[in-house]
Amino acid sequence: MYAMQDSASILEELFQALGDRTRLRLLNLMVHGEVCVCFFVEVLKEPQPKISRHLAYLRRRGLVAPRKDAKWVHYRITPPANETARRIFQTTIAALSDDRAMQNDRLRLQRACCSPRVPEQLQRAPRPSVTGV
Amino acid sequence: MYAMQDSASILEELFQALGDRTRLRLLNLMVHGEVCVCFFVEVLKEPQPKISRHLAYLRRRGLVAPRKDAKWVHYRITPPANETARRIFQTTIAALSDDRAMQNDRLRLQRACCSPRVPEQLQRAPRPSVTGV
DNA sequence: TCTTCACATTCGTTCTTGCGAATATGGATC
DNA sequence: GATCCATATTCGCAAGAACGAATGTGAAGA
Repeated sequence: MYAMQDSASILEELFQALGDRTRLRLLNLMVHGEVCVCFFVEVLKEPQPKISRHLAYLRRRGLVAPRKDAKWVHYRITPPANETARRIFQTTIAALSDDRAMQNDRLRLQRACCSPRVPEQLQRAPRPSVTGV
Repeated sequence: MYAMQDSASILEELFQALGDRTRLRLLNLMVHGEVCVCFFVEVLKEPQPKISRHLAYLRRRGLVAPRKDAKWVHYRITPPANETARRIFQTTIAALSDDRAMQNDRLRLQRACCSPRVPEQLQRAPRPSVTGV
């Protein structure tokens, strides 16, 4: 992590981070701005520790950043500093728009926030922002 | 491998393939055209089965293709069919040009083929071609 | 046909990754 | 301060990836 300078290592690390479906799904949900952890859990229908671990993975590699808000934590995308890595990262995020399953995830996020029938345990959860990226 | 349609899975698989230094080094050596396996072994100074296994990995994912030539096998890059995957793949290959260690690898490949003092066990090995990519 | 050479594959082990289950942390509320 | 809630972390395990060593394969040459 510290002695990482050469672009090959930067790319290798990026690819390892992106080579996991759960992490791609998480990034996909943040494409329009920051999202509260509780929505990830709700939308992806995965156990909370699993979500949290994958977010920690992305966070350690600098691809996302948290913002604490009382009891909640919002995550947002923070593209890599390296130019090539950033290009690849952005291309990837953009490409997920075309994927059916990813569209479905984003739709469910929208419903979880904005539908008239928000799931009970999310009634008081903070909504995703639409600023950013 | 067979039931792989959606672009997210295609990308996930690509990232897994590229998230390994040895495989990046192999691809880097093929940037100017096909290369004989014996040169990979000589240039990367890695055990032959290791080289062969990583080539098999790339081959199974369709990123390289072999051409048999008597006792020798030449590998060349075969970019992904999916448009986004191909863009990312090409961007990656191109970016390796800037990396010191990768430049060094390519230089050693050049020397192994073309220097007046070719290593003894490569005296009769077929030279890399410069066609392709 | 026997050997040699280039490459591929198999085997058993080690290292890593991802997981569910349980537990810790820390802010908010009573 | 006791409790609740959202999130993070730890633990032990299971699946997978990468490895070295040994072996298999198939073409070329003696």
